[in-house]
Amino acid sequence: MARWSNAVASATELKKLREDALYREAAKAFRKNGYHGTALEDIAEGLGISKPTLYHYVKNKRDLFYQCHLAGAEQAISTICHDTALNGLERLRRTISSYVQSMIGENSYSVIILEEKSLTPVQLTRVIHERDKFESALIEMVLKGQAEGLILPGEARFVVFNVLGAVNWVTKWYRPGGQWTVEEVGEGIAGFVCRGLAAPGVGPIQGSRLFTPTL
Amino acid sequence: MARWSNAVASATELKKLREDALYREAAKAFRKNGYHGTALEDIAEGLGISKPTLYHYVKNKRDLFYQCHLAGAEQAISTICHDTALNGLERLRRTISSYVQSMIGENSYSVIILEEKSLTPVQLTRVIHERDKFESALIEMVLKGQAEGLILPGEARFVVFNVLGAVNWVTKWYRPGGQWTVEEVGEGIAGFVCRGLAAPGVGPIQGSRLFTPTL
DNA sequence: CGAATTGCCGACTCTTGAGTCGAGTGGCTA
DNA sequence: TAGCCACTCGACTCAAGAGTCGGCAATTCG
Repeated sequence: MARWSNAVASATELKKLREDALYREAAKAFRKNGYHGTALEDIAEGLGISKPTLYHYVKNKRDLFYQCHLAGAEQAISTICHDTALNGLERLRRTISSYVQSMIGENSYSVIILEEKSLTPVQLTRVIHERDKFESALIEMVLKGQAEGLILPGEARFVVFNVLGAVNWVTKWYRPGGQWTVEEVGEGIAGFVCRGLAAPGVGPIQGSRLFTPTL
Repeated sequence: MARWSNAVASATELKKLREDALYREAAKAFRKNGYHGTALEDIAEGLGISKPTLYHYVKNKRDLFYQCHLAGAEQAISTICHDTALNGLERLRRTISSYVQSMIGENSYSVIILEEKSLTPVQLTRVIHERDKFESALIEMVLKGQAEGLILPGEARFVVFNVLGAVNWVTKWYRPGGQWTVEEVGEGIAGFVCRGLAAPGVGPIQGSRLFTPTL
């Protein structure tokens, strides 16, 4: 097993790179087995190091989990589409598509489907706060879309929950290297949810080969 | 704490009733904290009994988890709409709505968002098999809807994954006793996903106060 | 009435896994 | 050469929790 999954490079920021590799590996393990189901020894092994070595980089298991959540939230936020020239619906569509792609892509920190109550109250508050930034952005897009008459009326919060469900679920079934590419999946899901939202009369919405191949 | 959550009743089938209460309680705990995050002592406490007593009804933790999965799958299957007079899309809508309602209702056995790899290979195979019955039914409805021109073309399997995501996610955010009733949520989600599937020209699809209140 | 069956639990064992300790290595700087 | 520092790990401690054991009620049945 290659140490640090060959993520090492040069000099000073080496530590940063290691930490990133560590978080990715940890997130992968947590995603797969849950917080309690993941042994730090497994993560260490995945990186080709020993458990005590892991503890040179990490305060404790809980904190590692916390960092993964933060990294995941940050990654989510980075996928928000800020192109204000676009209408709410299209901005939502693009955001969803790139969010999905980042979640199932090579270096995902996403750790969403998990026992948040394993965090301390303070940590949990912070995580929720960060995640709210993403959710709020989505809610705003929905409200804008509704104001523009492109999205059907209804509780924006409820709508976003539905969207996030379809979206977050992807980590449960997507298998890299299969028949479906990351792009196809991202565009397909984004198209699906936006069609679920769109008011009648809104023209066809972009999908992918997997869903609505012909328009 | 009332023993057995007051689920006891009369004579012989008493045991059956106790087992049901037990599975419900266990499913609730697993759903909340995951397999590894749930201590059998917690479940016992929730029922007002002790851990050794629990072992009079249960082979071991893994098996309890397994039974919950089976019960959940059975419950899911029981929500399938068999009214063959209806078209595929409407049948899908009704199934989704009642599936959601059963998941967030009082006695849910659903345990879906979880570390299935905690099961033995044999158990897992069985669970997947049972769950497939439900998924296959959904896939069939999608195919029928597509054949009828009511559902957009695309990979039925992919479509169903999307639908199940929006649907299963509900256990993550729904809080009983809040502003939203079980019916509203079920109908709202069902409307959302079916609209996401529907071909252009299909008339308005039923939703609820939470989404598409005015049609 | 007594004995068997069922439901129940206090108090144990034993395994797993989080987290620590102290010692060893190798590179860098003076 | 000496000394420091980042990095590493083998071998530990310790707590939590799965599962067991042996015994105590209470109800049922002969």
